[in-house]
Amino acid sequence: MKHSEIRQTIVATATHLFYANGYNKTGVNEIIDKAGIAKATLYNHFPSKEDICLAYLQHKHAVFSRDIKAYCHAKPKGEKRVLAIFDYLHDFFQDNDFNGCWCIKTVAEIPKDNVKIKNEIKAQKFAFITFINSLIGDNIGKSDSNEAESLGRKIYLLYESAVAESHLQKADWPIVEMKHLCSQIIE
Amino acid sequence: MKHSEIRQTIVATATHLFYANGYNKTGVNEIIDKAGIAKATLYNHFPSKEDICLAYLQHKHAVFSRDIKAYCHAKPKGEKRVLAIFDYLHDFFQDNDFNGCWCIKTVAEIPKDNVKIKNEIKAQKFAFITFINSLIGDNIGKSDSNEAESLGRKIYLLYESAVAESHLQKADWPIVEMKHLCSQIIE
DNA sequence: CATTGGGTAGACAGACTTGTCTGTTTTTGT
DNA sequence: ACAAAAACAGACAAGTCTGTCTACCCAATG
Repeated sequence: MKHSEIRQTIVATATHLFYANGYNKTGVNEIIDKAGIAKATLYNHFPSKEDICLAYLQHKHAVFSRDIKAYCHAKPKGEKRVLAIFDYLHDFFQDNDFNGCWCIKTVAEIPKDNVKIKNEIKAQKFAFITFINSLIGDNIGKSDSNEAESLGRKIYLLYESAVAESHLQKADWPIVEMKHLCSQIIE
Repeated sequence: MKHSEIRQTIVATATHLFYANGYNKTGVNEIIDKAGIAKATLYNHFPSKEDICLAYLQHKHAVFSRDIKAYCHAKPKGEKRVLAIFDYLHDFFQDNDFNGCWCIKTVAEIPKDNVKIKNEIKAQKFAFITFINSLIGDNIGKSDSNEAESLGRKIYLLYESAVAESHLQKADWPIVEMKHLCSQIIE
């Protein structure tokens, strides 16, 4: 296997295991077994397990970012394009892989003083809020920029709630309710 | 120390440690050290660490339930009494002990097949939704019961989002935004 | 007064963890 | 084709964890 392919394999394997079973419950031995590589190879690509965690978070975010943007862009311009984030979530929820928000999950597992991981997560959330703000700017007429920013924060919070609670409750009503509420506040 | 006092000490110590540092990061050795008891004593009161976790969740819920009910009841009847749940959260947020939702944190740490813990958490969330529904019933005139139930679910979701995100962002704007949105939907 | 239940301290088993290191083999670039 | 880089398997170190067990002690109770 090529050098770059191995890195990709490690990240893909670790991503699947971390997201499905948790960071602490997944040992490096399990990662190398499932990835079919030697332990020295893993530590040749990543200095520590923590760095694999970082790569996992970045990978998750990259895929999510790309997919939700494409999904929204395929919808008709206007309110529908904003509400599409909940439709995307609904599809994601029906995936067998759905396991809630990887950021929340990871924060719950790492020590409180791990700034490296926490900064990555903060950056991801900030990027998502920025994306929502761009959706609002492009699709909803809001003259007041303060009001638009507040709306962006609200929609972000509705979305996060829908993710966490649909996972916790193992039901889609949180997504349905939050999409409905979102449609009310953007009209 | 009396038998019941020891149990109380164990639960109080474990509650503090689990909530502050996480379930997996807290070992039974740390619990017995901080509680000032012997290991055999701990295992004389609880068959396993998992059972301590259960007692921790129940203790957290009991205190939260009692306090938020008292807090809301002290407010004037009407919309204010419903919105008070966000004021309560704002006070809780300013506590040094605030560390987000213990249910979400715990779910992220236990194995997926642990139904004992998951059932406790489901029961807690159901009890909280029931409490919100009673707040709505007593303080907001809603003739349509379907509409009232949907409102209850929405307010629950807003609250959960405010808890999780104020913790993640280490800021109170999620609480402010969600209270504001709540006031909009109950008018 | 003796028995006994339940406290103490802490050794121990056994199974995990991350990360290092040795030595061999395969792949890669020039 | 040859040299160097990087893959492989897996032993090993040093530490973590939960849960059990022994041995001792004290206080309450029949």
